[in-house]
Amino acid sequence: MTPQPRTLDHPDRSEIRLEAVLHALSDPVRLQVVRFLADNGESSCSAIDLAVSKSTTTHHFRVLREAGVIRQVYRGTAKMSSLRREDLDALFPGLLDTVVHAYDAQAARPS
Amino acid sequence: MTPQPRTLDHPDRSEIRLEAVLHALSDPVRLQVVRFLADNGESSCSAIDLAVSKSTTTHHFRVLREAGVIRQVYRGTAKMSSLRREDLDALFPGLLDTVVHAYDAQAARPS
DNA sequence: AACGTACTACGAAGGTTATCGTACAAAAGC
DNA sequence: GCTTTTGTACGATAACCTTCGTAGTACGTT
Repeated sequence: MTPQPRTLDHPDRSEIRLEAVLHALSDPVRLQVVRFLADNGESSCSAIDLAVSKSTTTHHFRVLREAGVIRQVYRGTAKMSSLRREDLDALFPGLLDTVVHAYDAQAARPS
Repeated sequence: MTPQPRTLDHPDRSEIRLEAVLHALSDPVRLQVVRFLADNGESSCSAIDLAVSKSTTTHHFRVLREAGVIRQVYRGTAKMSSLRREDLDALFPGLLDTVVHAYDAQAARPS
């Protein structure tokens, strides 16, 4: 009825759990998102070319947000996502960088 | 029939996948196991006091083994588990230490 | 051989996840 | 106001995960 400002729930820094972060990072699609954001900074959901449908994309972004890995804000019709690097680095020093590096190492692996 | 030597399947180093490792680490019980093994080295399944049944314990150890996080060998009636530190460090440098450190940081967090 | 210890295999229940299609909503621009 | 762009909500499905109890196997000890 009353047009709600579109807001999104984010966990406080103190609510971010290691298990939830690791689980959020344990999916190939979500890892790809994190890898992209680590390089490109704040991006819209559609800026990343994922091999899943739009509704599935929404799902994965929500998992990342609810785990505290990314922050999302509306900007016009777009929804911009960025890594919560400060929060994650404060809570779990080195984790994000290590995982991103591990992702690259795996991608470079001779299959 | 013919008494099989009890063997356990482990992925080769080259078969270890980051997603599987992160998933294995995203469970509180399994994190507790990894934390224990990081300090205590090779241990039997029953050396760690987990708040789950024996069959559930078996399940979690299997997930860790199949992901390539631990190695398990039979030693008499006991089954000894240890971290595959060399393999993990070679594939994903720093990941294990970072996760263990993050686990400790979270445990020390003022709730 | 009998017993105890340590762990496994199986099957099941209950919950969660990943995926999708369809229909909808909010904002920007025409 | 209409259209396009961008993303959401909902419902469904199929797969998976965690958990357990029960029954069983392998090994060492007596």
